Parts: sequence; C-alpha cells; structure tokens
Amino acid sequence: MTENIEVMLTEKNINPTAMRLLVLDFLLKQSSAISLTDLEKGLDPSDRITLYRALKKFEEKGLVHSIDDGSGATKYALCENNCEAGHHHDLHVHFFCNTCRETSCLPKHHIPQIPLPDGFKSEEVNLIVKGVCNKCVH
Amino acid sequence: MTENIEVMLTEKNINPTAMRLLVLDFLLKQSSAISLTDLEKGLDPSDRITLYRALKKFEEKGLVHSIDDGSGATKYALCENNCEAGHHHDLHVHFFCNTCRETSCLPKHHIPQIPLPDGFKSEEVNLIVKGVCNKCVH
DNA sequence: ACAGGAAGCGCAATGGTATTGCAAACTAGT
DNA sequence: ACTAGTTTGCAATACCATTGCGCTTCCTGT
Repeated sequence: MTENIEVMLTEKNINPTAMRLLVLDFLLKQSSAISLTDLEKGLDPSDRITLYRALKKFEEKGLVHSIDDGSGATKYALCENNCEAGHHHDLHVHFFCNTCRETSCLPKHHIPQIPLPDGFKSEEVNLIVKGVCNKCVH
Repeated sequence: MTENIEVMLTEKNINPTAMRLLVLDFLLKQSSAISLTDLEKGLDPSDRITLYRALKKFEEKGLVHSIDDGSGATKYALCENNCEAGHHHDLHVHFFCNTCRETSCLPKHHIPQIPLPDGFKSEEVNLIVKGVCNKCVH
C-alpha cells in the first residue's frame, strides 16, 4: 500500500515524508482535479501552507499539474506517466462542470493546433471547456 | 467625439454617465485587454469600485467581455459588434504574452470544435494561448 | 416647480487565494 | 548520537473580487 505510494514519490525524486504520502494518497483517490481547499478539508487537520507546498513540490517534480479553470482556485490533478520535472506534457483539455463545479481532465483529447498570426510564438495552451458533465447531465 | 462614445453606450442600453464615458473612452484606446488595476491607473484618480462596477455593467450589457488569462486578474476587452446583453459571442482565442504580460484577442481564430466524451455538454470554451507576441518576439 | 424614487458613486469592509519569512521539528548520512 | 539540510507549522502579507451603505444626482410624474 504505502510502499506503492512511496515508490511513486521516490521515482520522481521527492522525499517521501509522512505529509506527502498522505497528500499523494488523497490525490490518487480523486476522480477529478481538486483545489488546495478541497485537499485541506479532506486531510483535516492539516496546515494549509504545508499542503500548498507539497502540491508545489509535486508540480515542480512532474507528479501533478495545475489547472486554472476560472473558478478562482487553482486545481491540481495527477499527471500521466510521461511528465517530467519542469517539463509538463499536460496539453490536454480540461472540463469544468457548471453544475457540480468539478474539474476533470480529458487526456484523450489533445489540444488542436491553433493558427496564430505572424510573429506570435506559442509556448503553452490552456483550454477549458465548461458545461455539464456526464454525471450531472440528467 | 464624446457623442460617438455616448451613442455606443445608449445603443447598449447603458446610461452614459461621465464615469462610463471615461471608461469606454479609455477602453477604446487600448490595443490589448486590460485589468481593473490597469484601468484604475489609467484613470487616476478614480475609485476602483466604481470602475469595477462600470466594467461589470458593460459586460452585462454586451459591450465588453472578460477574459481570465491566468494572470490572477480578470482582463476586459471590447466586444465585437455582434455581442448582445447576456449572450456573448466571444468564443475566440485569447493570447497572453509571457514577456510583456499583455493579453490580446485573436478574433479571427475561432475555437475549433472539441470532441467530448458521451454525456458531456459544452456550454462555453475558454482558450488561452500563451507565448511571445509579435512585439516581443525579436 | 416639487416630491419621490431610481440610479450611480465613493468609502469602508469582507472574504478568498496565493505566497513568503522564520523558527521549530524532523530526517538522513556519517 | 551529531550535524546539515529538509520539511513543517504558524504568522504575516499582498492581491483581487465583491458587497453594504449612505450620499448625491438625475429622472419622472404630478
């Protein structure tokens, strides 16, 4: 159990502290991206700042990616295997449900190439689709 | 001059107050989307809250649209003619320059249709391309 | 012209999120 | 067990968005 989670951390060169094991364990149980506040509530009682720094570390090391879905709070979700430290491959579509306000990754849907005017250089693309998710559509 | 701006407001059913004329005039002079703080600085000395409410009113009436470019502060830009109150047609790409941190609209580039999994219903799409703009690329 | 009401404005105040500093607690290697 | 470096928890700060409220101003109906 814990060994598995621990390996995930060490593979990404992250010291497996007790706190980080808890955070990763919690992330693994999520079906959608979560905010820092969600994490704080789920791991109560824990210090918000510590959780914040754990997520930052995970992001830096390529274990999670952050999503700005326009809700005001940054969301975090586990990366697919192919992410590396400092070089994310998270160019997939994120979906924000206006009903349940959950954000989920749609990793199968790659972002199409966007034609830019002359002189513009693309480095990063953020594509959020908002609407109603499959759980709320009925 | 002022008459022109005034007409733009009345056409959208917005009372043309002195403050709003100033705000719209300032918006017309911009080449990129601006934040509330930008507006506040440009129209100093003016009350931030009043400017905030002017922008909200403009947005509500379909005169401007807001853009969340991930910079933390909401940006505002004038709509194309075809926007109506409560029903924006601003489904175009926005470009955020990582160098000059300016956000601009790329209205010629419509957002491509994104295929969604079964049961997902799209209502809105937010597409931000980040990179280097034509002014900063050299 | 007058009275009443609606709309707009400016100040104060609140709430939420992100971020940094610092000192104590902890961990790992010797 | 000792020390150096890492991690943690608390305090504090900085923004941004948003609301409440009283005052002024403008419009309207009589």
